[in-house]
Amino acid sequence: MSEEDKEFLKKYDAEKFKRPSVTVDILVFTIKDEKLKVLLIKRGTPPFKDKWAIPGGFVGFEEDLEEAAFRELFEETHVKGIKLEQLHTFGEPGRDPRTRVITVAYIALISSENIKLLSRADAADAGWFSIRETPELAFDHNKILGFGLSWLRENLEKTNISFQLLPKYFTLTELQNVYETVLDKKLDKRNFRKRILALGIVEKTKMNKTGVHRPAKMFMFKN
Amino acid sequence: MSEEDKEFLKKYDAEKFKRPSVTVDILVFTIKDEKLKVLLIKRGTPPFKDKWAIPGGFVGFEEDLEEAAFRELFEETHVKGIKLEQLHTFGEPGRDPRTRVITVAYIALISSENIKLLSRADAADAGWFSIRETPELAFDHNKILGFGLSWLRENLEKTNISFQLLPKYFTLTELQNVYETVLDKKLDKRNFRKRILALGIVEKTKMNKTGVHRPAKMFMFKN
DNA sequence: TGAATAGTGTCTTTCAGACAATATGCC
DNA sequence: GGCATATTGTCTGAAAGACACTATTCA
Repeated sequence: MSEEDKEFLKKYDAEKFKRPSVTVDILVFTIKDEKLKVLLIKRGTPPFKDKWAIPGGFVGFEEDLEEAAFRELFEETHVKGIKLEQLHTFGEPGRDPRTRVITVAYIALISSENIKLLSRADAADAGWFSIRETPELAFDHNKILGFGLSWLRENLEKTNISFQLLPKYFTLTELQNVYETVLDKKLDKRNFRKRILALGIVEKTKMNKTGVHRPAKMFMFKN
Repeated sequence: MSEEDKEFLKKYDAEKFKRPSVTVDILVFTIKDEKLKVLLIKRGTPPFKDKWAIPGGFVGFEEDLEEAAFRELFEETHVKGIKLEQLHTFGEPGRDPRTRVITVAYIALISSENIKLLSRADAADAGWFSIRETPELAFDHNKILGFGLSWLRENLEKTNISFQLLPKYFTLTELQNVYETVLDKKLDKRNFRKRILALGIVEKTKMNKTGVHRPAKMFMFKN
């Protein structure tokens, strides 16, 4: 950095202009009862008090965007160490009645088994909603949800996110159920297995899934 | 909106928290001299004075993100009415030495024929750079440029953006040249035409491109 | 042995890619 | 007629999709 730059920065006043606020919102999807569900929280404070909303919150002044998303996600679900994907940034003036708020939306998929939902200060309640039965949401969150759903369906096969919906070891039938649930259509068992195995993204383990009937071989995601 | 919400909003103080600044940056690509080029401006003010950068600027408090991107694009190139795609939002603390700046990056493709480059107050100079010969850029703009290039190559065939690099009427050879330039590889003429026509995104016009030799049929983008 | 789920192979269709000869207009 | 560019079809290999039967375990 030049001397001139240093001199300039000393005098720089970041407060000179009126600035928007920045938030992150996180679309958290899971599969429960063979349905694709999204995590929503009931707002405990105005604006939109008592309306359901996508979890999220303000980005700290020194906090990275993704870091903020991880923090919010952890505060809501106590889930850590999963992959987040940045979806889109929504910044239409008027989308938040308080002030100008620009929100960076993220998407997360988590297996439902190890989630403990937590309430938090400004969320009187939280819950999973089937994506066909979501209520009217606060702000422009219906739009964000629709955006996220499209993204999810388009990118399910292109990325590795589907594995986040499953435990470490899983059967191919379980993986197929994830695909069928997210895509909301039936897939042919033989073609599905052929394709997944051809992709080379899973490897067979020595474990079996013991159940009432013929045990299934368990696979794990090849890292 | 509830009475309680209205009451709340009256008392809401948006200045309570220290907030990041928000900018838009626009990657403007064109094809000139059969090369893919990106528009860069030379910074006229600190920080990074005299360094090359992607055009962009602060988002107005009441200004939509895309609107801000259009405004900046117009100020730099006097180009209007084209399609912008939101690319990604970069918000790492420290990416701007002045203060915390979160930038929403957009991508635009324009045909080089009707561009008048304009200088502006904080850009001492502006110019087109072959993407193989870009200088070291200000801020994290090299990263943004790389991100945009990957996006462009991945999405050239999935979106309609390629048509923005061409005039309204064009020959299939011209379209193929765009593809070859962006993807940086040769394509087979017969396969290319077969694929484009199968997509059904162009329609034949009655015009011919008259040149020195056999005239080519002109096409237009099917809206 | 019956119920329930796991696991497997072939044929057909479709799409991408390699490949070269003819057509047209201008000089 | 020569030159430069436009235009067109076939073959091959790979991948996706339709389709049905056998295998294994447990009750």
